[in-house]
Amino acid sequence: MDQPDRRQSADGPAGGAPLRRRGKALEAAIFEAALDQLTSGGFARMTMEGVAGAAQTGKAALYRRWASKADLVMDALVAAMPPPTGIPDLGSAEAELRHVVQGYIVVLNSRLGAAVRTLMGELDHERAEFFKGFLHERVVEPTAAGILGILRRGEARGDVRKGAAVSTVADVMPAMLLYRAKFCGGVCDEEFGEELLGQVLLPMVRP
Amino acid sequence: MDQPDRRQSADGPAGGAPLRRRGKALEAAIFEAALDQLTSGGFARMTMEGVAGAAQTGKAALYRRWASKADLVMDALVAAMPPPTGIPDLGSAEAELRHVVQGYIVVLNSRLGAAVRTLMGELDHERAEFFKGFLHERVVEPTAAGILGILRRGEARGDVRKGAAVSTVADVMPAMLLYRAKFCGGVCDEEFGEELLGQVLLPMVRP
DNA sequence: CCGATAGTGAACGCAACCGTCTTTTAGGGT
DNA sequence: ACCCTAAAAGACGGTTGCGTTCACTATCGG
Repeated sequence: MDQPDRRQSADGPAGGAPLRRRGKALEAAIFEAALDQLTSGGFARMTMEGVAGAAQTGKAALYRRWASKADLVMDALVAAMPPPTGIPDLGSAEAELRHVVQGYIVVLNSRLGAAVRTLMGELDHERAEFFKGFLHERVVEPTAAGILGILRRGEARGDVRKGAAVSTVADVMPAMLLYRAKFCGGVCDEEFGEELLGQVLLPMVRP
Repeated sequence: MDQPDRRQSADGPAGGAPLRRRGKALEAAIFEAALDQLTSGGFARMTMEGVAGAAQTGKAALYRRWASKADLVMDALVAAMPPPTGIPDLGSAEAELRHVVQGYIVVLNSRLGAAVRTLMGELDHERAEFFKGFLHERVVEPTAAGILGILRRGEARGDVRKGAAVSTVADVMPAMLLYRAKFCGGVCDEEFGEELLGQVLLPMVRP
């Protein structure tokens, strides 16, 4: 149904070519533009005009697909999210926690992560209701579930203290990373991940 | 114009009270109204008209005092904040941490706490720059410093593990409370404080 | 080759709300 | 008592950006 031969190829971003995409190709460009705008300026500064302009299309194409700005943002995030991946048994809680922490940090520093962070930090009362369930279900919940799995496995294995496999403990990692990202200049590199692991997570769960 | 009976023309529950305040009294009423609006509807829904109306005054009185909505909010928060109180030596790190956690929870559930939480969760890119320094200096920094003091004292006393007196560890408590308040329905009661203490903070710092 | 479908681009209406300004009135200093 | 300043109340203009609509045109299926 779609020809790989696209006229937009490479001879100039704004070369004046007609560039009329349809269906999935256009939708992908719109998502791209929406994530860019969301990442760089936040939800408030992202405008439908801006997205349409950056995607080289018009607002009508947007409103034919989504009823509102919020709907567009949600779909753009969903489309960019990889399916949650299970954590394999790596033999020790330390290795598994390290795996999750470093993976989380990578995601947090990706463009998707920046968009999600921006969005989370910018929800007024009405948007909050709209996005909170989504964020909880797609971001918070899977993370906590994964860590809880690690803790249970470690409890059975013996390298996690008995009784530590509870949601309060599982929440520490995401809470720390988001707190850091939000209030301390956003420096969430691998080094911080190691410190978090060594100073907080491992001491907290050791038997 | 010859009839002096224009005291209060509308639904005023004030009922013939001294409707025309000045100076400090008026300012206090404005702060009150601003905090109310901020708490109930968030920063976006708080409007200058709304604050003026709730304070039974006009916008002119607001703009004579503050250059913008953001300035008003900041002053209202500063005026409502109690001076930071030092943590006394209670003999054990557990007692001192419990003291801080429960104190933090009380503040978080007060009207001031609700206003601060709302504000933190709703900062678009331009406001963020404006408020971030303020929040860090007045909220995040003092809290971390207080906990760091507890950790150092405990380290010297021997009931806190060596090397735990670092900011990453000190940040765990506020990070957890804010994460909870923001993403998990806002249930931050004393019971949760005890669980946080027993499952996270004490295991993390025990020698 | 042709008609249906969908994208383009721009104009418009509309609502919210900021910040200014004006008019009338009350308090309080002197 | 008098006058000056500040307050109350609201009208006003300006900006922003959402969401709609319209005329036109490229692309695709048949």
